[in-house]
Amino acid sequence: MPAKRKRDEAAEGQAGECSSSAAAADGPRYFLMKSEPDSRMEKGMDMKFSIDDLKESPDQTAEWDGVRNFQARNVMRGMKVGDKAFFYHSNCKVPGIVGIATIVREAYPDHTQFDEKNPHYDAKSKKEDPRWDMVDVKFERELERMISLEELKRYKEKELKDMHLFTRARLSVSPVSADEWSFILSLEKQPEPPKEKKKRKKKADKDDEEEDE
DNA sequence: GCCAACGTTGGC
DNA sequence: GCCAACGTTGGC
Repeated sequence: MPAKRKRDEAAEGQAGECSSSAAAADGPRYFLMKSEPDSRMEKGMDMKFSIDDLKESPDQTAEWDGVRNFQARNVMRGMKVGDKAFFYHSNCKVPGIVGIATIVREAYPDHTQFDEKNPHYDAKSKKEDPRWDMVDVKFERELERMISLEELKRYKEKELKDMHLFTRARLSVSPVSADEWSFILSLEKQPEPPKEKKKRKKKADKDDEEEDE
C-alpha cells in the first residue's frame, strides 16, 4: 500500500475526536462552514458563494463542494442529516457568521474532483476511490444581525476559547460545541456592540495617550 | 496586496 | 519518518 494512502488514514484518525458515532439520536451537532461572499476568480471560475446565493439556490439547497483539506473533509464525514452549521463569510471586508444552514445530505463523493475544468480538480483522485466528499446544505435562516469575527474574538479567552475558528483558523469546516453554539446565538439577541477601535491610531491620538501615562 | 500561519508534498 | 520548500487560507 502506497505511503500516500497512509497519510489519508492518519488524517482520518484525527477526525475521530469530532465525529460521529452517536448519530442524530442525541440531537443535532453543530458546525461552522466558511464561504466567500465576494467574487474571486480561480481558473476562470468564480469562487463566490454567499448566504444569499444559498438562499436563492433551487430548494435553497446547495452542494458544499470544493473542500480540499483532509481535516475539513473528515469533519464533513461526521455530519448527519439535521445537523446545523453556522454560515460564515470569509475573505471579505467584514468576516463573520451571517446565518444558519442545515445538513440535508450526508457526505458523498464531490464530483468536482473529477472535473478537469474545475479549479478543484484532483488528478490523483480515482473514481473507484474518491478522496474528497461533500455534503448538501439547506438555508435555514439569516441571523438577525451578523456576528463578526471581531465580535467573536472578544470571547476567545473565555466562552469561545476552544473554538476551532481560533485554534485551527484555517479549517473551512469545523465542529462547534453545543455550548459555543448557544453562546453565539445568545449574542445575536443582544444589541450590536460598538466597534472596537483598534485601527492604527493617528499620531495625534497616540501622543495624547502617551501623555496620559 | 501583504504576509503569517499552517497544511501538503516530496526528497532523502 | 523527518523536514524544507511550497502552496493556500484568510485576516488585516
